[in-house]
Amino acid sequence: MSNLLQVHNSLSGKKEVFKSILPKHVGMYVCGPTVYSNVHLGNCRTFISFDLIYRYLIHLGYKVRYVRNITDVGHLENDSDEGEDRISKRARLESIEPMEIVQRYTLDFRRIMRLFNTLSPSIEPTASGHILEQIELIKKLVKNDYAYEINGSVYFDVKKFNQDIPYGKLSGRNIDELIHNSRALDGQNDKKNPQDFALWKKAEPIHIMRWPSPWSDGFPGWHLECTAMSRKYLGTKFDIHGGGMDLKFPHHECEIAQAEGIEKESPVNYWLHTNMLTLNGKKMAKSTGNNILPDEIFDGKNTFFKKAFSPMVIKFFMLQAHYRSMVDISEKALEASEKGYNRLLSALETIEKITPSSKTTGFDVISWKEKCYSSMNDDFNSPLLIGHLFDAVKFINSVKNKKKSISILDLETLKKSIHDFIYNVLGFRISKYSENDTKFEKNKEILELLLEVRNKARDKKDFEISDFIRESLIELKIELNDTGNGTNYEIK
RNA sequence: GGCAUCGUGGCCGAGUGGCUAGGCAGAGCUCUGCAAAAGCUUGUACAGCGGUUCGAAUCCGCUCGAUGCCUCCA
Repeated sequence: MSNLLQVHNSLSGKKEVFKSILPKHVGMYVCGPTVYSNVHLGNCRTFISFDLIYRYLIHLGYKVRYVRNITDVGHLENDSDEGEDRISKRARLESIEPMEIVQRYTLDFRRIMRLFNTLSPSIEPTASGHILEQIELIKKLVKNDYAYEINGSVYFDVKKFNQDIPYGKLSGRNIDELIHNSRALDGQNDKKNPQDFALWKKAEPIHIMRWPSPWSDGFPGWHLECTAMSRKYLGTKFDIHGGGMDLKFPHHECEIAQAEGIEKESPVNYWLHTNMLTLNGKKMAKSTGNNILPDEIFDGKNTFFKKAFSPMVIKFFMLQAHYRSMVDISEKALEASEKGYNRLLSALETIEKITPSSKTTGFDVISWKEKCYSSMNDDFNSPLLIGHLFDAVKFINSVKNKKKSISILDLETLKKSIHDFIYNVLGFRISKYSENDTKFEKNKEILELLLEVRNKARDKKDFEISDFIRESLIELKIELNDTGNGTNYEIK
């Protein structure tokens, strides 16, 4: 059982054995960001989580087509007719082209994702590049009588749809409750029912972004883009659809309705939802000021934490929790992660220096490796995997201290596996510095010279000099460790 | 009000019907000129109250609390 990959499917609320539609191929769609401002750290968590999933699927040998969209149109500030497109609004306020806003924040988003060492998706389509496809979908929905036009706008008829196909499967809501609990105010829009959602909106004169359509000059509704782009690149039925928990309703529910309104069949086999990252126990939101940008953490210029934390430490912190658990970020927790992360990576350097010393190994490498895979196979349980990695760290250090030994064969297996998990699966960056950097090489030689001088002083018991060198190097963030066979240094 | 998720030792965070996480912090020891690193040893926690069971932190019910969604949100 543990050898099979299991994923938690939000549709069933259960863990299910993962079986791709095509053998060894996976189609995965993840809702990307709306690029009207900088991504905050909460956004990043979702994409880091799906990067883990993407990486692990690749590691298992799947050929994955990973589609993550860029929402550059259609995302309204609210659902009433006064609702304005977020990007249009920003462009209007700054008196620049909407596509300048889009470009600025798309580039910023990609920059941040690179800092977190996430892999680029296979396709990163934009909503504005798929207007025609969206119009075609609306035509089909109108034809199937699940959509209606009023005053140049087209809405999805949830009530009508629900008569044929149940609405609310994903979020566990039923339509009567939605009607009763809807907070929509009367007379605010043209919709037949408050739970109906826009497929096409007629552009008000204030709107800059607009496209011609059979109904009006306007723009598509937010939920439609994901249906259009996932169908185009992954087909009408694909394996995985992911996104943040907060998109479950209404966004993903609407996507299901749109697809089923055309195909009469569920579009996705596995729905995966990542949980929220909270700050001070609350969800990050720009409106309340309770949010933090990645850059503000990396440079330490923020009001929440006293010190800066590197992208890899933040990533390690996130991966120490399961993707479906809520995580609250705090300075104390980040400091613990920072130390743990450094210890993990130090072991990676240590393992390179280990020499196999005997034919037997004081550690069951094979069953350790199996445990690592079982963890990841159990719905991508990265915290459990990290726990196992620390077992290996302990063992590696014992070998270094000559308390335990390792055979040649086991050393090779251990090296290979630990590299696979840390670099390929968890996606931590290889090194803080580039080994083949000539400047670094020179500095290294000078540093080694300095260590030689210090050790000469130590031999003469001139601890004043040796301590001075050590203290000075600490200020340069280079830490020395004297061991039985020489002095090691670590660049912090 | 409705829907959903969750409540684990000083902090973070896995797990799950009987065996066990892991990280950080703390304590002791080994090593060491000192320090650091590393190693070893050390913690019996699962919101509360009932119930099911030979046995529950794990299943069921209730209570309390937290968070998310129900407008836009990763």
